Amino acid sequence: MLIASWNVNSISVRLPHLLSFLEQWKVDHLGLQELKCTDDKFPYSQLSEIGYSSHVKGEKTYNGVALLSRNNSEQSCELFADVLPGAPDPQQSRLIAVHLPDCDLNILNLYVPNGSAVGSEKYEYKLKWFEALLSFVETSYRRDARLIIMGDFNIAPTDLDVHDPELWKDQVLVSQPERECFSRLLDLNLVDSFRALNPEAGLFSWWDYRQMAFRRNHGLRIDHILVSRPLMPLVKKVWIEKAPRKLEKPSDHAPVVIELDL
DNA sequence: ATGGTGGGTTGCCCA
Repeated sequence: MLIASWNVNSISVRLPHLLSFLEQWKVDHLGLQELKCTDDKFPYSQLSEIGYSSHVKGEKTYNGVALLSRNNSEQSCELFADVLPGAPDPQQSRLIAVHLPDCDLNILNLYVPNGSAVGSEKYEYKLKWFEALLSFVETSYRRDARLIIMGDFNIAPTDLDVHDPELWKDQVLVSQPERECFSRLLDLNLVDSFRALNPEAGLFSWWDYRQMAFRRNHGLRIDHILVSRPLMPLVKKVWIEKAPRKLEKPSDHAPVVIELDL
């Protein structure tokens, strides 16, 4: 089974890239972030034509998340949640969760607030939002559940995930309070699957559009696929698929993909 | 040196 997470930065602009990614990899489940569209503008029919059904939580202009599932897997995929209880502004579409009863798998797809700048109002919002996430995960899932939490976390967990740690020191996406949030989530019996299998430096999932950051590999690893410990023995491979980032008019994020024996 | 690029909506906000 292949599962992936991708911040597409506008699904309408990125639809051609999304369709070719799905045709190439035929992932079973794909979490999308930053749709930047309302539910009624979501491309249900184009995705259905290539065999995907979608659970969507859209929003006008900002945010927006979806979970796509391949139809021929013959597995049902039930919506579990699309609002984060206790979030500072529940109007913002940043979470969608499904349950797959046939393989007893839970998937939670997130778009964590960016935070703008350390000390800003948006930064405080991000930390509060993450507190609500921690409570939601703790109360919604047993510690021994088969759980995958993936998405754009807007947090680079360690300096290994930063192209220039000196330049980024104490900046947003990298600051200690944000990293503590991330590590408290891991404390709920979760593993950063990509890092567990890929210990080397220089591996990133996001590169700024500016100053040829991608060509120079000036990136951060802020998109993650966390798996609960019971799933770790089933993880075969985790990688960042850089090819879509090299296309014309790319998203600034690359997809992260996990292969599981499921 | 406080820039720059891209997306969405609108005369600016957000990443």
